[in-house]
Parts: sequence; structure tokens; C-alpha cells
Amino acid sequence: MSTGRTNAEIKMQQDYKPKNIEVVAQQYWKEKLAFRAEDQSEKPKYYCLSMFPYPSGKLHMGHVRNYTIGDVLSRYHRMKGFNVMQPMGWDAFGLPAENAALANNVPPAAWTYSNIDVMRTQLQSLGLGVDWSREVTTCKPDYYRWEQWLFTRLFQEGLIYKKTSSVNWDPVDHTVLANEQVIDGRGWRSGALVEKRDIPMYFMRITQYAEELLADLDQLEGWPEQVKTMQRNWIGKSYGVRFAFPYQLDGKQDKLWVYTTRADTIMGVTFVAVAAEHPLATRAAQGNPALTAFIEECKHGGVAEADIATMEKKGMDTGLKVAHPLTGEQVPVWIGNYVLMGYGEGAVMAVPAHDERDFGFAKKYGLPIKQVIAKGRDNGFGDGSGYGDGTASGAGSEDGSGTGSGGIDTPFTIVRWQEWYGSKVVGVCINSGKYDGLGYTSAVDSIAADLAVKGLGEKKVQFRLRDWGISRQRYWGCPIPIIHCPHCGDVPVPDEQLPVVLPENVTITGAGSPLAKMPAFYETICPQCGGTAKRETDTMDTFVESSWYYARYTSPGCATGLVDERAQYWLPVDQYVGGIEHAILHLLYARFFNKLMRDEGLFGETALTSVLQGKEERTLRPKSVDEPFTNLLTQGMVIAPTFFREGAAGKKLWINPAEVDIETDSRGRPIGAKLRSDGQPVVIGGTEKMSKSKNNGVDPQVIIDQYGADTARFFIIFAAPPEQTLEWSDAGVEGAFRFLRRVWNFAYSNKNEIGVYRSRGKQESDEYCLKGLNNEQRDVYREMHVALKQANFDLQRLQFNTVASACMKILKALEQQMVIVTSDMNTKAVAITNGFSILLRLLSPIAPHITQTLWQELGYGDDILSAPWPEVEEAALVQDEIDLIIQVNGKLRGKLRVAKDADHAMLEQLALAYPSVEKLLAGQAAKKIIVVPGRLINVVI
RNA sequence: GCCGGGAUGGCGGAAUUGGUAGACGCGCCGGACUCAAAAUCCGGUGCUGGAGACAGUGUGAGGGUUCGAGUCCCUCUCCCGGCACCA
Repeated sequence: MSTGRTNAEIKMQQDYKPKNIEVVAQQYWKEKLAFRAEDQSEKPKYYCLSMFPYPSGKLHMGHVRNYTIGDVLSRYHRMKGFNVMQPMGWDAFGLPAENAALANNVPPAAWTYSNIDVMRTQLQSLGLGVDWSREVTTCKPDYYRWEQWLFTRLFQEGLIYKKTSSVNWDPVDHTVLANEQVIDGRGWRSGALVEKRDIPMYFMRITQYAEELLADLDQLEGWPEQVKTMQRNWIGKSYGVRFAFPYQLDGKQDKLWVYTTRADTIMGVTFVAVAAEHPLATRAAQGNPALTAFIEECKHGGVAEADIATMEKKGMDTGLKVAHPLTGEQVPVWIGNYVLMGYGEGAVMAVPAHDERDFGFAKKYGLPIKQVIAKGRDNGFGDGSGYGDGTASGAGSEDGSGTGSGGIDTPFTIVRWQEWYGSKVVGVCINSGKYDGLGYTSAVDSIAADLAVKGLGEKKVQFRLRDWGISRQRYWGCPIPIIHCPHCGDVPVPDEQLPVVLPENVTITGAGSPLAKMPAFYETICPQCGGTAKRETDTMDTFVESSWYYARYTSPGCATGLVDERAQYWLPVDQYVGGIEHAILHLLYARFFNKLMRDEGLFGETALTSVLQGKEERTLRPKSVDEPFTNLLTQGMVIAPTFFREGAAGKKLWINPAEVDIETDSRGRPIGAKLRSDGQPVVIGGTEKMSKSKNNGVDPQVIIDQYGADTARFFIIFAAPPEQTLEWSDAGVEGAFRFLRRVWNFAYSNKNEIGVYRSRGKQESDEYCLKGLNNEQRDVYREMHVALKQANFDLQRLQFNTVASACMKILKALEQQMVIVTSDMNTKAVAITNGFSILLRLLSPIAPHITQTLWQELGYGDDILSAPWPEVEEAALVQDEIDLIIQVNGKLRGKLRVAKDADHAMLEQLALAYPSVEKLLAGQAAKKIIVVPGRLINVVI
């Protein structure tokens, strides 16, 4: 090119060497304080938060994915003119530190702090635009003291209370186990059969906020629908009836309470099931060794709901009877291992005809099944008089059929039962005396009214959500700031004595909490009466720390409170990014804490008064108060292929994918895999979540060292949309590297053309550029802008993989532009200079180092972050002719190039005259012609 | 078990509201360069039949709605996330 290689010769490295340029770019950002967020600004604020990591040792791909997505959003918004805050910190308390302490004999604190140092360095090498001056570490007293402070406030307000609750107990190690530590009903270390044990714990009254947590989901327009649905179901608001079965025992009148959402089936109750720990069960077991043994058996096993729900349903008759509240009929009381004390009433009514679990139970133990609901008029029983009120024949009949003894003429089958069950909408009551013929709503109304008259029940709204037990019998957590005084009871630690510091130099034994063995920690005096007292040795659930860290980031260094007035500027978080696995617990707890903090007045004075004074005030409140996260992006997991060999006794030895070569057939289909070191075959397993146990993890550090952070980031963004699982592929990583190298090579080859225009300070208008291009060039130029338009749309909807694709398309267009022959070299240089500037800016959030370097080297400017975001030239998109597709009966038959403003009549003419259409018509007239403007013409024959 | 989600070439994925299925990348095949290989560049690539033009077929399975379905509806299968003490 002869455009004048005069004084503007640009010197730059010929080869793309990520290691060199990435260090330089990171240093540049560091010196410029490029990512320091301003606590006040003319610009709109954008608080972009990625879920903080647990410092497990080193970064894994899930982290890289999470933080790359957050960084793309942050950098994009910065260029769009926002005052961006992207903080980072450490979710530093938790079980793995104690496990590591056991394994390596290192105190949890030392292990944690050294992990943090390693991981901070790794995060920095990814080139994240993080404001490190806001870093929080939850295991440090300056963080958790505010958690303790909030605890004491909530305790005094009654929002935290104490009650007993079941935990997994390892009878050999004498320790409480996490659900994760219970494997097949046994303790992970001791192998002992786990038992349920009741211990006192502190609970947060999240149920007091259930109504608001449910209602406010509706205002979260920036949340994925699936997450909101899961939370709604978790909160589980139900409208039902709480009622009682009266009974007489030991000469006393009493009532057995139950709750049901299907009061319309109350006439079908054939037994009642209570939990093993229910007082009635305890009473019945007196002097009954068989029952005592069964209750004992029920105590085996863990407390996890999934285990309880999938275990075999067992029961035993207590021999006790209670009275049906409406008929007075005697109903047997059974103990069921699936009924849990502490959830609801610890007792349930059983209607085997209309509940799947009750049905299975009744079949197993030969309990009566009585149908009381039928589908509309067609109840399947002719005259409606016969029903299965007899005893089901029980086990043995595989199809579940069992003929009742009550003279019914229709066999009782699974199919029949399914018709009876679940027909809330179309069902009507039968065999229910005065309620016969009533539908669901009227039956419930009328039954509830009758129960109320007898004083035996009433309608009740209930939530599935339970209060949040926050006590943990562990060491590595935030100490619960309570002092147990023999005279004053549970006394919260006064503000001036906070924080209750967790001693960091301890030995972990795996049996019980070290704190409970440290008199220096727990011996204290009562702040109220001054007498000797004992400090609480339980710590808090680590979900507590992660429930408010987003707020603390707004007020780094604040020593006077949990947050200060800066919280009002920054909250709520504009964009939250994290794994879908947190869809319920963490996100619900954080929403709950936000409301707690709001009601404590932490987000400004208006908060509390507005709650009291009603709706008008609501608009005056800062937007921050109700919900913490305006937009939520739930990213998918990172998965990778697995390989193994069968070892001795069929034990699988997992082999890391990095050590395996895959063999393919001539079409590229995998036919086998071999271990590189010995050349012998290995078995190809499934593609699974990267994990230590399957040895299929890819270390991000290795990728960064080999290809650079930009390649790692680009691949991870390109390989899948953020919300889907991402399959790791070494070949894909190389593809990403090749693309970035092509970008570099293009810059190097054209550095002078681009540089000349920059150095002359020529600002050729886009219009000038377009006019000067020939048709071929203009097509290529349009392709580039079409790609940009799509990319800008995709950024809006958080689909970043196609933004990466767009960058590739734009580079291709620029390469094509280069080889087009033209006499107007000036215009061509302008087109390429403009185009490459678009490419660099569009690519910069994904691959920030290479783009920053080239932006500077080619003379576009000093700092690509302060460049404006590229916008589409509408003029470049204009086309005179467009391609329409021709269909016959919806089937593709050809293509037609027409003027873009061709009218319907003309299009129909053209379509009918189209050769393959004519052939298929064979002289007949078309039935109908559908014209979709700009897209297609469909001829219906 | 319950709640939520997913399934598209050999692979990862694209297709904005129902309108050309397979963009972009990987892999594979062919070619250029090279003594040769690697790297790089160019071309091809859903499947079946055909030399070819072309035809048929195709988005987990089965049904339905529609001029037209990857997209909407019903039934089913398999996989993944969560289930309150992993984070």
C-alpha cells in the first residue's frame, strides 16, 4: 500500500506474546487506579457484583467463568459511561478449612489466609477490573463484628430465638455432621451409622418475612423466571385448614393437630401418621418394646430431606385411636418414619385414596382406602355407591390392584386411583355425606366452617419456608455473641465488648468444637449481673456472612457501623453474577438480610418510617431498600470429559484429560483414548462437572501461563452462553488463541495505514468513507456493521458468546476489505482504521489486554476504557435489494433477489413465475399466497 | 421423592416475535507453502441416494395446532441443579 509511509512508521512487536503485554497492561491499570470506584459521580452508577469465592486453595474454572462474565459487564458499562464498582472479597469461613486442618495439621486461619494470597494473585493475573480497595475477608474481626452487632440487635428484637432442632450426630466421633459428611447414612470419617439428635440452636425468623419475600419476587424483573419460580415454590405459601382429632388418654381430653391443603378429602381419612418424636408416639411406646424399637430405628439416618423423601416408607400402629373431627369415627394412629417432628405439626392426616404417599403406605400395611373425590359426574362407579372402603389386599399385586372387601364391583387399580387423585379442579366430593357433590373450594369452605363450629379447626395460611437455624457446632465461623448466665439467661454481648474474637491458633481434632474445650474463650462474666457466665461456643452458619457482604463493599473501612451513607449511593447491586446452585438458599437469605438491614434503618432514615406510614412514603425511600439485586445472571457450571481405568476390585482410577490423547476415525468421531505416558488405552467416561474426585479439572493457571489471560477469557466467553453449562475443550482454547493472534497479525500488517490516519489527526467522516467505497467494499462494510448491531443487541441480553462470534466476523470482514482491489487507497485505509477501532472496542471487555495494547500502539488513544462504545452506522446497513426465499407449502424451493420496496402483487407474480414453483403447480391455481415482508413468499397448493 | 432447568451435525454452540435449521469456532477431508513435518493460508464438510444438477430426510421419542414448528400445546425418555449443616 502506498498511502505514505512517511513520518508515521509504527514500531510494534511482530508476534503476539501475551505474557509480555498482559503484565504491562495490568501495571498500567494499577498505576492509573483505573478501576477505583468513585463514591459520588456525575455518571450513573453501576454496581456489578460477582459471588465472592470460598478460598479453597486455588482458582478453578468456575471462578474464572464467573469473574470473566462479571468483568465483561463491568468493562462494557464503563465504556458506556457508567461509574462502575466491581469489588472482590473472600467468603472465608467454612468447613473445608477444618477438613484441611485435619488433613495437613495447619490451623484453619493460616490455611485460609495463605489461600487468599494465592488466589488474589491469580485473580489479578486474569486482568479483572476490580476495585481492590474494597476487599472484604469474612473471617476477619473487622468484618464479622458487624455481623455480631446485627445479631445482638435482632436477638433483642425477637427476630432471633432459641429452640431445639435435629442434627446429624456421629455417635463414634461425638460430633455433628454436615449433610455432605453423611454418606449412605454413615459418618464420612468414622463410618458409624448416623443418628438424629435434638440440640438447642438459634433461629432467625425468616418466616416473619415470608409474605414480603414472596410478594417482592414480582418486582424483580431482572431475575430469571426459573429462579423466581424456585423461590416461590420454596417459600410455598399454601391455603389450607389446621384441624384436630380429639382423643382421650390417661383420663385426659386432648387434641392431635394436623394441617392439610386438601380439607375436601377429610372424609377419606383412614388413619393418622405421627412422627417418631411426637408425644403420642412416646406415650404409646411406654411398655411396648416393639414400638420403642421402631422409634429407635426411626432415629437412624440423617436429616437431609432428599434422604427422607427417598427412603422406604415404614410405619407401625401405636394401637391408639383418635376421633374423626366430623364423624367421630375412631381413626388409628400410626408412627411414620417419613413424618418429621418440627415441620408443621409433626402429624399428618392420611387419605390413601387421594395422596400418593398415603396410598403406598396403606397398600403396604393393609390400611383401608376410601375414595371421596370423583372426576365431575363421571366418578367411574356407576351409581356412585360402591367405593373401596375395604382393606386393600396389600403387597403382592404388582399392578397395585386390590379388591376392597366392601362389595365393590370395580377393581381398585393404579389407573383408577390416578383418576381419583389430584383432581382438585374437576373433582367433586362423593361418599362424604352432606358434602357430596361439592367442588374443591366449596367443600373446603363448608368443612372448615363445620370444624370451626366444633372448635376443632380453622382455615390457615401456611408456608413451607422454615425459620433459619444459624447455629453451627463448629470452630471456623463467626462466634455467636451470646453469654449464658445462670441468673439472667441468654444475654447478648454488649456493643462495646464486640467483636467476640475467634481465637485463630487452635488444634482441630475432628471431634467436637475446639471452642468448647477452651476455657479462655468461654469463661466470662455476665454483662448484666457481673456473675460468672459461659460464652456461647457455637458459631454462625457461613451463609450469614454471604448474606450481607454486598452491602459492606459499599463502605470499605467503615469502623462506625455495618455500612455508612455510601451504601445509599451504591445499593442496590445493579448486576449480580453467580452460579445457579445458589438460586434458592443464598439468594433467599441475602434478600432476607436486605430487608432486615432496611428495617434496622441501615440504608437511611426513611426506611423504617416508610414501612410504618404506608404507601405514599414508599416513593421517597431510596430504591435500594426492598431488594438487594436488581438484575441476576445465573451462570452454568464448567464441565469436562472424564477418563479412567479399572483398578483392582473394579475401583476406577481417574485420569486427567490433560494426560490423554483422543483417537478419532476419518470423520473425526472419537474411537478411543490413550494415556500419553504409556500409550495404553483408557476408558472414556461421561462429561461431568470439573471436580477433584473425577480428576477432570483443568487448572486455569496452566492455561493462563501457556496462552495468556485473554485467551482463557475469550474461550470461556465464546464456548457457551453464560447461563448454560460450559464444556471445556483444549482444542477450543487453541482456537481462541489463534483468533487473538490473527487480530495481532492484522494490526501488525496494517499498522502503518492505520497509524498514518491517526497520526495525521485526520477525522474522516463515516459518510465520506461510505461514499468512497465501491459496491464490493460496501457489502463487506455492511457485514461488519450487521455484526456490530447484533453484538450490541446480544450484550443487552447478556449473550456474550455471540459477541465473541461477532468479533470474529468483523475481523474476517476487515481481512476481506484488505484484499479488495481499489484505486481509492485513502478511503480503504479509513474504512480499515474505523473498522479495526470497532473491533478493538467490541473485543476489549472480553480480551482487555491485547485490545488495550493495540489501541495504544496503533495510536487510537491512551486508554481504550475511556473510548466511547462503538455504535452502528445506520447508513452502512442500507440495502437496495434483498433476498427473499420462495416456499411451496412451507418448504424451501428457491431464492429471489428483489428490490427492497417491491409490493405484494409483484412478489406474488414473481413467486408464481418461479421455475420450481411453476413445476409444482403444474397448471393449477395456488390456493393461497403468504408474503412475509422482507423474509419469504409461501405458495400454498 | 419433591421443585427448577436442559436435549439441535463427529464436538461446543447459532437461529431476537412461529418464517432459509446448523452462524461462529473446534474436529475432519482436500489443496497451497515445505526436502519433509509442524505452523500458517485457501477450499469443502448435517445425513441418505446420485457422477452431477438435484431429490429425500433432519433439532431426544411419540402425537397435535399452523400456510409454515428447533421455537407453541399434550404425553414420554434421559441428563443436570437444588432440597434447608458443602459453598
